[in-house]
Amino acid sequence: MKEDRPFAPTMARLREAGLRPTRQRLALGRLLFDGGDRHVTAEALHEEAQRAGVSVSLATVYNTLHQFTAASLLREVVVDSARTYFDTNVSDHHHFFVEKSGHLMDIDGEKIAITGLPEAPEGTSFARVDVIVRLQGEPRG
Amino acid sequence: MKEDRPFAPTMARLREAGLRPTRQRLALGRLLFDGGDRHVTAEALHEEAQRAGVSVSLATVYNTLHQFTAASLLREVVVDSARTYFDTNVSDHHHFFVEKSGHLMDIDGEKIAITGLPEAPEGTSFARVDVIVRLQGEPRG
DNA sequence: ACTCTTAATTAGAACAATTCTAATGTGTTG
DNA sequence: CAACACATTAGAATTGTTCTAATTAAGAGT
Ligand SMILES: [Mn+2]
Ligand SMILES: [Mn+2]
Ligand SMILES: [Zn+2]
Ligand SMILES: [Zn+2]
Repeated sequence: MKEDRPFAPTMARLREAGLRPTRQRLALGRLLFDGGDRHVTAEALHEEAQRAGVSVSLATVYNTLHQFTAASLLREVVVDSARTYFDTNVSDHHHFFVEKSGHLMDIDGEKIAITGLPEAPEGTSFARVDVIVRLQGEPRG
Repeated sequence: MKEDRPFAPTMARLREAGLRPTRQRLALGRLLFDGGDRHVTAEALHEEAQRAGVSVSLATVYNTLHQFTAASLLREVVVDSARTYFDTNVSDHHHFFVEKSGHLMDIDGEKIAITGLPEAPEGTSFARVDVIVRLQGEPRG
């Protein structure tokens, strides 16, 4: 009955990314990556960690989210000029954004096609194309 | 040689929107709407007003931008979680965003077609679809 | 295990964008 | 030209985020 079993995958992820598997990074990594895809804010993840009994400072939550993003374990989603969302789904995809509640939902990147995009202006190239479908009302269920 | 001539269109716009044509709103309206479409931040518009010799507080710039937005004279563009952009082009369109410089460029809404969008989840409806093409590098010219 | 080095964590201060408050000023209407 | 409602303002407050500088912990070498 090894209790450290659930740490192993996160441990591996961190090692692969060249990040030391510290207590804080392991705990945050488990919260982020165990279970399905998630969209979190720093503040929300910090509260979640506290509730889970993990003592980690808000500064470390920010540091960790940015390091994970730099390591492509996360990506940022910009939908609201008031807060930054981090997304555990790093595959090519887009988003529904429920403006009222602040909830994000994935839209598979392969399901959507965008035609008629102008070429990138001279001297530039596409870094990414983001589609944000803003929703009014609240999803049932 | 009427010097108040350039104020007239903004004056009309404000009246139509049910906003009192105050000195500040007229001045900001002229800066925003005389000349082509623009994408501005509150801070940038405030500085521009100062440079133009218009004395207006930053609080009023924020108030005015929000009132203009509520009146559909402007719309907000969310591309950067650090600052809010206001857009004088309220027609249906999308954006190039030059990440390095923070510049926005319009993409005509009719040029782009998006296919394969899932239906809005039950209880919700589309408020808007935003396409943001993030550019790396800097446009020449 | 102990030590050394370097990286990570932290509390709290600092910061930047934005909003709020409450006092003053101005546009409009009668 | 009141009187009232609305607008503007300075400055304080708030929020999300980053920075600083001190402490702690991880990994490597012994
Ligand atoms: Mn917002
Ligand atoms: Mn902020
Ligand atoms: Zn996502
Ligand atoms: Zn635009």
